[in-house]
Amino acid sequence: MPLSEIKSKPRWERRKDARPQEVLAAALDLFVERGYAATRLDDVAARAGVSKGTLYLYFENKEELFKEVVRANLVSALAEAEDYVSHYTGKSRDLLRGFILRWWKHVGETKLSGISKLMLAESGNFPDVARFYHEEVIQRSNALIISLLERGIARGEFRPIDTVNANLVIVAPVVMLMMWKHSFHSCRLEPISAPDYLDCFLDLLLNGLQSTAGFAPVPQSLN
Amino acid sequence: MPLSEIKSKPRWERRKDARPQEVLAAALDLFVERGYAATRLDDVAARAGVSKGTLYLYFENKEELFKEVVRANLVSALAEAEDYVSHYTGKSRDLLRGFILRWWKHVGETKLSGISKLMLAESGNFPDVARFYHEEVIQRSNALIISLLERGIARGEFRPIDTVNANLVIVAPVVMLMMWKHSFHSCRLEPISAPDYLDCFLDLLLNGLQSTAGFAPVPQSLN
DNA sequence: TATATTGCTGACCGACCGGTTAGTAATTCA
DNA sequence: TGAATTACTAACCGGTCGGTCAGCAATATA
Repeated sequence: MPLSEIKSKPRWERRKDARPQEVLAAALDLFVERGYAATRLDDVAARAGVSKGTLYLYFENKEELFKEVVRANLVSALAEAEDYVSHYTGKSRDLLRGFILRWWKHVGETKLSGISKLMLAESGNFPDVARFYHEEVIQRSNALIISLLERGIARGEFRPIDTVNANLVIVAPVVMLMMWKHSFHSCRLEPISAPDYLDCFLDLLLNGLQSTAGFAPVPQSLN
Repeated sequence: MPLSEIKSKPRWERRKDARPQEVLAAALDLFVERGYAATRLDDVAARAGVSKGTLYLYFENKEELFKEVVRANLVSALAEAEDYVSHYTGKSRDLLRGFILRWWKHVGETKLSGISKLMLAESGNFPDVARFYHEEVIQRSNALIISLLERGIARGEFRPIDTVNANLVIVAPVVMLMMWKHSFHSCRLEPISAPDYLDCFLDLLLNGLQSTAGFAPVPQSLN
């Protein structure tokens, strides 16, 4: 036994309860930093302060580890958002603005935005993970936003529009902002200002949605 | 010499002139299908009908091959778009609509959308490629759209807005549509209808941009 | 302190992939 | 036709990474 161990810390400790959380935290960091395929389990283990073998005591394989990261973070955040919308009582335009700003605050400006980016980026190469994410996150959030738009239309606050496509159009600038946050960071001289960007977006959007414009509607055909 | 070769085709031919184009075409296909990192040069070679070694006779390495794919496709398309905008003489709203529909037709609904998706997805892991793409494609297209918006504002056709952020907000739904085309294709039951989506987007956007709304402007602050 | 239990390690495996190169065969030219 | 040229092939190399497992050392138990 080396001298250094006699009175100092042992080379490792048994910490069965703490390991999974620490591994999940390390995995979240690295998945966000590098993406799914490019994240090496050796690195996850090192960041969590364990050896690679230990990962396999707590998680079946890379894919299951990733799913747990999603469940522990995004799925729970989505549940809160559903709660927020269903209990809102004010004007629909304020609900929409509040929803988007909350979304940015809770996901966009945290590490979680990296998971959204990752899935959009790599879902094609990992169909099983894609299916899981699509069912657990995307479909639920789409349904939530569509219901929000329908509320606005039903109350006469929004113009009657194609809610399914409007959902996608509305989501796009927020998702893109999350993507940009994780792309070209080595090139962009001045990073995008999220508040200014969202300000500009909400201005255009709410102006475009309002049902009370005292102006002939813009022709909607593609020609 | 095997009997089969005596009077039939030789096992391979020398086709120095045709190879680069064929390799570029195969590389475009596979980069779009699988992304940059996940594309194997063995597969590119096989699809081009050559062996891997041949790739290295015409291209320095994987990165240079990719850059050539971008130059031969996206950069040339961008030059045409610049030409279209600078020679347009009609109303700005028609120019903006025409620009976006053209963009979708020439890039969005072709394989090229896959390259845009790829760069957004993987730029973080390949900073050299990212820098190249940012300079050759992104900066140029941003400048083009900003000039288009400034034209509309200068002529009193668009509300005066923050053109730098508006550029990003406007680009986002189109880029997202390109991304979706290449993500979750194994999950989505009914694929997004690009015409309907763009219809909905242009309706919201042009309604939001118009300078002639006979209605008090929506407050633009975040509070 | 002796023994049993088990959380954890780290060396290892096999498949994969970008890039290299010795050698071969298609073509050209004398 | 034979020699010279070169486009091309295919085997190979070194490094990487997800996943495995025999064994060890930290703790529990008595």
